Amino acid sequence: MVQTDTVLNDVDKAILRLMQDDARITNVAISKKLKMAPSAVLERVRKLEERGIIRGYTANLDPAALNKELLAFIFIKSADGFGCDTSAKAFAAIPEVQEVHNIAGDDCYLVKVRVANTQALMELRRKRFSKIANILSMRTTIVMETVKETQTISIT
Amino acid sequence: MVQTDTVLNDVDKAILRLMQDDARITNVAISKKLKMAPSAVLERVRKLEERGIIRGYTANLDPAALNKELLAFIFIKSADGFGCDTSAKAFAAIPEVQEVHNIAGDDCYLVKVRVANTQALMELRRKRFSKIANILSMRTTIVMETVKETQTISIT
DNA sequence: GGTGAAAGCTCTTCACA
DNA sequence: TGTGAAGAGCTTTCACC
Repeated sequence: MVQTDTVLNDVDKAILRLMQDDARITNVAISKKLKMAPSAVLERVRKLEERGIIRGYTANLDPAALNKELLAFIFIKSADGFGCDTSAKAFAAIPEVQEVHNIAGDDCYLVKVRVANTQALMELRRKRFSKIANILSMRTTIVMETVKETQTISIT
Repeated sequence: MVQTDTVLNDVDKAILRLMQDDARITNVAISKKLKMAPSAVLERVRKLEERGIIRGYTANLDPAALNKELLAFIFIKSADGFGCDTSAKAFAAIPEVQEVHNIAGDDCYLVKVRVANTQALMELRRKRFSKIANILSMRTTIVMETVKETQTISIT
């Protein structure tokens, strides 16, 4: 259940900032920073989770250590109609696919993939993408260096 | 200190999978799943952190709840020379910028930004990007719908 | 919504294997 | 590297405000 039409107050925002920065921060640490009781913080965190504002918690891993050093963006034109996500869902189901966006303009989809190397990228294209129906064309852009990569939202 | 030239064994990989999936999982829960003592798990997690394989832990927040509903990719051509990250670092310093990649091909940089709306995007372009030196051209692509958005690495 | 006390777990250290 | 025991510290509940 996601309620996004709800206003967050400053305490909620402070909690979100702290947890976005370090998801393993303890309740007690938050409560000390915010000068509240740990039980009050726990209550707010639970509500933020229930409301879908906190979607989950994840560890940020080094791609190189996991042999996933190649990042690429693939622009895909598809014959999917408006509001039809058939091929998008097929892309999303591939573990190496980190993002799938429906974009404005000529290309229909922008897909971000992370794999071991160029060979793995070619195999992914041949074995997975080429089998997805409705694809009209694909254009791949390889990332040479990543300067910043975060999902952090600036909380204002 | 980042040592990426080190081999991870199956226990390390299992820990990384669990923590990537839920960064707030307790040591005890990991130790039960892996049938180890909590102290042994703690030791491994610490080493994964020290080695830079675990870079940190973050909460995954709903952009809509934080009034950051517009996602855009900006392709930027810059006059930066090879190995010169001057403008890339300037992009990375902007809080609304989530990613900065140096890409192969015509465009030099691919920048991912998350803002409130089109007006905020225009302001960001006018007030922040336009003041960064070396920029030759900018092309903005707006995301209409995000089908998948994760940083999860498939651990094999 | 928030507080504070209490019980139950979890974390963390350390001696030992 | 891993285990198990022990103390410290954290989480969670609950009565009360």
